[in-house]
Amino acid sequence: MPELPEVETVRRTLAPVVEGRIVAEASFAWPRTCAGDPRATEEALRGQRIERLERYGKYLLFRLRRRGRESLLVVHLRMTGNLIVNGAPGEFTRASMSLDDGTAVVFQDVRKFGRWQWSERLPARLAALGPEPLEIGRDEFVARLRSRRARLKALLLDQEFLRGLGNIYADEALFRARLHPLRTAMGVGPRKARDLHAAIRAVLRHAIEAGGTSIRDYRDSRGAQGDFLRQIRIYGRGGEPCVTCGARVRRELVAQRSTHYCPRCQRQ
DNA sequence: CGAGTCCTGTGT
DNA sequence: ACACAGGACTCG
Repeated sequence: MPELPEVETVRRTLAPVVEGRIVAEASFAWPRTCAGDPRATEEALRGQRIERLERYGKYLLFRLRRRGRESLLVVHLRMTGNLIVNGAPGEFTRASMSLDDGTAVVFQDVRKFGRWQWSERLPARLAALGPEPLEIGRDEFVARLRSRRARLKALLLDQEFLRGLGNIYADEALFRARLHPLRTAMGVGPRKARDLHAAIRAVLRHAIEAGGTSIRDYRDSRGAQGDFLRQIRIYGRGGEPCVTCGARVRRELVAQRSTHYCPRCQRQ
Protein backbone atom coordinates (compact mmCIF):
# COMPACT_ATOMS: atom_id res chain seq x y z
CA MET A 1 0.00 0.00 0.00
CA PRO A 2 1.90 2.98 1.11
CA GLU A 3 4.45 4.49 -1.20
CA LEU A 4 6.61 7.53 -0.62
CA PRO A 5 3.80 10.10 -0.32
CA GLU A 6 1.85 7.99 2.16
CA VAL A 7 4.90 7.25 4.28
CA GLU A 8 5.86 10.93 4.20
CA THR A 9 2.37 11.84 5.37
CA VAL A 10 2.63 9.38 8.24
CA ARG A 11 6.00 10.86 9.14
CA ARG A 12 4.68 14.41 9.12
CA THR A 13 1.67 13.61 11.27
CA LEU A 14 3.54 11.32 13.65
CA ALA A 15 6.77 13.26 14.18
CA PRO A 16 5.32 15.97 16.46
CA VAL A 17 3.73 13.27 18.61
CA VAL A 18 6.80 11.08 19.12
CA GLU A 19 9.86 13.31 18.80
CA GLY A 20 11.42 13.92 22.20
CA ARG A 21 9.34 11.24 23.90
CA ILE A 22 10.60 8.12 25.66
CA VAL A 23 9.38 4.63 24.84
CA ALA A 24 7.73 3.27 27.96
CA GLU A 25 6.94 -0.13 26.50
CA ALA A 26 6.80 -1.91 23.17
CA SER A 27 4.98 -5.13 22.43
CA PHE A 28 4.32 -7.43 19.50
CA ALA A 29 0.89 -9.01 19.31
CA TRP A 30 1.98 -10.80 16.11
CA PRO A 31 5.57 -11.88 16.72
CA ARG A 32 6.52 -12.08 13.05
CA THR A 33 5.89 -8.37 12.69
CA CYS A 34 9.22 -8.11 14.46
CA ALA A 35 12.22 -8.81 12.23
CA GLY A 36 14.41 -10.35 14.88
CA ASP A 37 13.57 -11.62 18.33
CA PRO A 38 10.37 -9.95 19.61
CA ARG A 39 11.29 -10.22 23.30
CA ALA A 40 14.77 -8.85 22.78
CA THR A 41 13.35 -6.05 20.64
CA GLU A 42 10.78 -5.10 23.27
CA GLU A 43 13.62 -4.93 25.77
CA ALA A 44 15.85 -2.94 23.39
CA LEU A 45 13.14 -0.36 22.77
CA ARG A 46 12.20 0.23 26.40
CA GLY A 47 13.54 3.53 27.70
CA GLN A 48 14.71 4.79 24.30
CA ARG A 49 14.30 8.46 23.59
CA ILE A 50 12.89 9.08 20.08
CA GLU A 51 15.10 11.88 18.84
CA ARG A 52 13.83 12.17 15.29
CA LEU A 53 11.40 10.49 12.95
CA GLU A 54 12.71 10.29 9.40
CA ARG A 55 11.59 8.75 6.14
CA TYR A 56 13.92 6.70 3.96
CA GLY A 57 12.16 5.63 0.75
CA LYS A 58 9.11 3.76 2.00
CA TYR A 59 10.68 3.14 5.40
CA LEU A 60 10.20 5.09 8.61
CA LEU A 61 13.29 5.50 10.75
CA PHE A 62 12.85 6.24 14.43
CA ARG A 63 16.22 7.66 15.54
CA LEU A 64 16.70 6.46 19.10
CA ARG A 65 19.09 7.20 21.95
CA ARG A 66 19.49 5.64 25.36
CA ARG A 67 22.37 6.25 27.75
CA GLY A 68 24.28 7.97 24.97
CA ARG A 69 23.96 5.08 22.52
CA GLU A 70 22.19 5.66 19.22
CA SER A 71 20.05 3.07 17.49
CA LEU A 72 17.17 2.78 15.07
CA LEU A 73 13.70 1.41 14.81
CA VAL A 74 13.01 0.70 11.14
CA VAL A 75 9.33 0.34 10.22
CA HIS A 76 7.92 -0.74 6.85
CA LEU A 77 4.15 -0.60 6.42
CA ARG A 78 4.12 -2.87 3.35
CA MET A 79 0.61 -3.39 1.97
CA THR A 80 -1.83 -2.69 4.77
CA GLY A 81 0.15 -1.35 7.72
CA ASN A 82 -0.93 1.80 9.55
CA LEU A 83 0.64 3.53 12.54
CA ILE A 84 -2.22 5.12 14.44
CA VAL A 85 -1.79 7.44 17.41
CA ASN A 86 -3.92 6.16 20.27
CA GLY A 87 -5.57 3.67 17.94
CA ALA A 88 -7.93 1.30 19.65
CA PRO A 89 -6.25 -2.08 20.05
CA GLY A 90 -8.18 -4.60 18.02
CA GLU A 91 -8.15 -7.70 15.90
CA PHE A 92 -5.59 -6.26 13.49
CA THR A 93 -3.18 -4.78 16.01
CA ARG A 94 0.20 -6.39 15.37
CA ALA A 95 2.47 -4.22 17.52
CA SER A 96 2.37 -1.13 19.68
CA MET A 97 4.52 1.29 21.59
CA SER A 98 3.48 3.35 24.57
CA LEU A 99 5.27 6.61 25.32
CA ASP A 100 6.12 8.39 28.54
CA ASP A 101 3.25 10.87 28.12
CA GLY A 102 0.71 8.07 27.87
CA THR A 103 0.38 8.18 24.09
CA ALA A 104 0.17 4.85 22.30
CA VAL A 105 1.43 4.26 18.77
CA VAL A 106 -0.55 1.30 17.49
CA PHE A 107 0.43 -0.71 14.41
CA GLN A 108 -2.62 -2.05 12.59
CA ASP A 109 -1.85 -4.38 9.71
CA VAL A 110 -4.49 -6.68 8.25
CA ARG A 111 -2.18 -8.69 6.02
CA LYS A 112 0.70 -8.97 8.51
CA PHE A 113 3.36 -8.05 5.93
CA GLY A 114 4.57 -4.98 7.80
CA ARG A 115 7.84 -5.15 9.72
CA TRP A 116 9.48 -3.47 12.70
CA GLN A 117 13.21 -3.94 13.02
CA TRP A 118 15.45 -2.63 15.75
CA SER A 119 19.05 -2.08 14.70
CA GLU A 120 22.17 -0.29 15.86
CA ARG A 121 22.71 1.11 12.38
CA LEU A 122 21.08 1.35 8.99
CA PRO A 123 20.76 -2.25 7.74
CA ALA A 124 22.90 -3.02 4.68
CA ARG A 125 19.77 -3.77 2.66
CA LEU A 126 18.58 -0.24 3.17
CA ALA A 127 21.95 1.34 2.62
CA ALA A 128 21.97 -0.26 -0.84
CA LEU A 129 18.78 1.48 -1.96
CA GLY A 130 18.81 4.14 -4.64
CA PRO A 131 18.45 7.90 -4.17
CA GLU A 132 15.33 9.73 -3.04
CA PRO A 133 13.22 10.55 -6.11
CA LEU A 134 12.69 14.12 -4.90
CA GLU A 135 16.38 14.68 -4.23
CA ILE A 136 18.11 13.28 -7.28
CA GLY A 137 19.04 15.95 -9.82
CA ARG A 138 17.79 15.89 -13.38
CA ASP A 139 21.06 15.08 -15.13
CA GLU A 140 21.99 12.37 -12.68
CA PHE A 141 18.55 10.83 -13.09
CA VAL A 142 18.83 10.86 -16.87
CA ALA A 143 22.25 9.22 -16.83
CA ARG A 144 21.12 6.63 -14.31
CA LEU A 145 18.00 5.80 -16.28
CA ARG A 146 19.67 5.51 -19.64
CA SER A 147 22.34 3.16 -18.32
CA ARG A 148 19.76 0.49 -17.54
CA ARG A 149 18.44 -2.30 -19.70
CA ALA A 150 15.24 -2.98 -17.74
CA ARG A 151 11.74 -2.04 -18.80
CA LEU A 152 10.62 1.30 -17.42
CA LYS A 153 7.89 -0.06 -15.18
CA ALA A 154 10.15 -2.65 -13.59
CA LEU A 155 12.90 -0.09 -13.14
CA LEU A 156 10.69 2.45 -11.39
CA LEU A 157 9.56 -0.25 -8.98
CA ASP A 158 13.16 -1.25 -8.28
CA GLN A 159 14.04 0.36 -4.94
CA GLU A 160 17.73 0.10 -5.75
CA PHE A 161 17.11 2.40 -8.69
CA LEU A 162 15.05 4.95 -6.79
CA ARG A 163 13.68 4.52 -3.29
CA GLY A 164 10.03 5.20 -2.67
CA LEU A 165 8.04 4.70 -5.87
CA GLY A 166 5.45 1.94 -5.95
CA ASN A 167 2.79 0.70 -8.31
CA ILE A 168 0.50 3.72 -8.23
CA TYR A 169 3.07 6.46 -8.70
CA ALA A 170 5.13 4.49 -11.22
CA ASP A 171 2.07 4.25 -13.47
CA GLU A 172 1.12 7.87 -12.84
CA ALA A 173 4.61 9.14 -13.63
CA LEU A 174 4.87 7.12 -16.86
CA PHE A 175 1.46 8.37 -17.95
CA ARG A 176 2.36 11.99 -17.28
CA ALA A 177 5.62 11.60 -19.18
CA ARG A 178 3.76 9.78 -21.98
CA LEU A 179 6.12 6.83 -21.81
CA HIS A 180 5.07 3.22 -22.42
CA PRO A 181 5.74 1.04 -19.34
CA LEU A 182 7.34 -1.70 -21.43
CA ARG A 183 9.90 0.51 -23.09
CA THR A 184 13.51 -0.20 -22.28
CA ALA A 185 15.13 2.45 -20.12
CA MET A 186 18.22 2.53 -22.31
CA GLY A 187 16.15 3.34 -25.35
CA VAL A 188 14.59 6.48 -23.86
CA GLY A 189 16.01 9.67 -25.33
CA PRO A 190 17.44 12.41 -23.10
CA ARG A 191 14.45 14.62 -23.63
CA LYS A 192 11.88 12.00 -22.62
CA ALA A 193 14.09 10.98 -19.71
CA ARG A 194 13.96 14.57 -18.49
CA ASP A 195 10.18 14.49 -18.87
CA LEU A 196 10.07 11.41 -16.68
CA HIS A 197 12.19 13.07 -14.00
CA ALA A 198 9.82 16.04 -13.99
CA ALA A 199 6.75 13.77 -13.97
CA ILE A 200 8.01 11.79 -10.98
CA ARG A 201 8.66 14.97 -9.04
CA ALA A 202 5.31 16.47 -9.92
CA VAL A 203 3.23 13.45 -9.04
CA LEU A 204 5.03 12.86 -5.74
CA ARG A 205 4.81 16.50 -4.71
CA HIS A 206 1.12 16.71 -5.48
CA ALA A 207 0.43 13.41 -3.75
CA ILE A 208 2.25 14.53 -0.61
CA GLU A 209 0.30 17.76 -0.67
CA ALA A 210 -2.92 15.74 -0.82
CA GLY A 211 -1.84 13.50 2.06
CA GLY A 212 -1.34 10.42 -0.13
CA THR A 213 -3.76 8.02 -1.82
CA SER A 214 -6.24 5.95 0.16
CA ILE A 215 -7.53 3.16 -2.03
CA ARG A 216 -8.62 1.02 0.83
CA ASP A 217 -6.55 0.67 3.98
CA TYR A 218 -4.19 3.59 4.07
CA ARG A 219 -4.60 6.16 6.88
CA ASP A 220 -2.21 8.72 8.30
CA SER A 221 -1.24 8.53 11.98
CA ARG A 222 -4.39 10.45 12.97
CA GLY A 223 -6.56 7.96 11.12
CA ALA A 224 -7.32 10.32 8.23
CA GLN A 225 -7.51 9.17 4.62
CA GLY A 226 -5.36 10.63 1.88
CA ASP A 227 -7.04 12.67 -0.79
CA PHE A 228 -4.96 11.99 -3.90
CA LEU A 229 -7.27 9.35 -5.38
CA ARG A 230 -9.26 12.19 -6.94
CA GLN A 231 -6.18 13.27 -8.87
CA ILE A 232 -5.18 9.81 -10.06
CA ARG A 233 -5.20 9.75 -13.85
CA ILE A 234 -4.35 6.20 -14.90
CA TYR A 235 -3.85 3.80 -11.97
CA GLY A 236 -6.82 1.49 -11.52
CA ARG A 237 -8.62 2.86 -14.58
CA GLY A 238 -8.33 -0.17 -16.84
CA GLY A 239 -11.17 -0.19 -19.37
CA GLU A 240 -12.08 3.46 -18.74
CA PRO A 241 -11.43 6.22 -21.24
CA CYS A 242 -8.08 7.99 -21.03
CA VAL A 243 -8.48 11.42 -19.41
CA THR A 244 -6.32 12.92 -22.15
CA CYS A 245 -7.48 11.28 -25.38
CA GLY A 246 -10.44 9.06 -24.57
CA ALA A 247 -8.83 5.83 -25.74
CA ARG A 248 -9.53 2.75 -23.65
CA VAL A 249 -7.00 2.44 -20.80
CA ARG A 250 -5.14 -0.89 -20.83
CA ARG A 251 -4.38 -2.96 -17.78
CA GLU A 252 -1.83 -5.73 -17.99
CA LEU A 253 0.67 -7.51 -15.81
CA VAL A 254 4.25 -6.29 -15.94
CA ALA A 255 6.79 -7.67 -13.49
CA GLN A 256 3.86 -9.37 -11.72
CA ARG A 257 2.22 -6.03 -10.99
CA SER A 258 -0.88 -4.68 -12.64
CA THR A 259 0.13 -1.87 -14.95
CA HIS A 260 -2.15 0.77 -16.39
CA TYR A 261 -1.41 2.83 -19.46
CA CYS A 262 -3.02 4.53 -22.42
CA PRO A 263 -2.11 2.77 -25.68
CA ARG A 264 -2.51 6.02 -27.61
CA CYS A 265 -0.74 8.50 -25.32
CA GLN A 266 2.03 6.10 -24.32
CA ARG A 267 3.46 4.53 -27.46
CA GLN A 268 6.03 1.77 -27.45
C1' DC B 1 13.37 -12.39 -16.12
C1' DG B 2 9.25 -15.19 -13.95
C1' DA B 3 7.09 -17.68 -10.05
C1' DG B 4 6.22 -18.53 -5.36
C1' DT B 5 5.91 -16.86 -0.52
C1' DC B 6 4.30 -14.19 3.29
C1' DC B 7 -1.26 -12.93 4.81
C1' DT B 8 -6.32 -11.42 4.99
C1' DG B 9 -10.18 -9.25 2.97
C1' DT B 10 -13.10 -7.91 -0.83
C1' DG B 11 -15.40 -8.18 -5.07
C1' DT B 12 -17.05 -10.93 -9.06
C1' DA C 1 -14.46 -20.73 -6.22
C1' DC C 2 -11.30 -17.43 -7.99
C1' DA C 3 -8.83 -13.14 -8.96
C1' DC C 4 -6.83 -9.42 -6.97
C1' DA C 5 -4.73 -5.89 -3.62
C1' DG C 6 -0.55 -0.04 -2.28
C1' DG C 7 5.51 -4.63 -1.17
C1' DA C 8 9.59 -7.11 -0.90
C1' DC C 9 12.18 -11.34 -0.57
C1' DT C 10 13.86 -15.86 -2.26
C1' DC C 11 14.44 -19.24 -5.59
C1' DG C 12 15.20 -21.16 -10.33
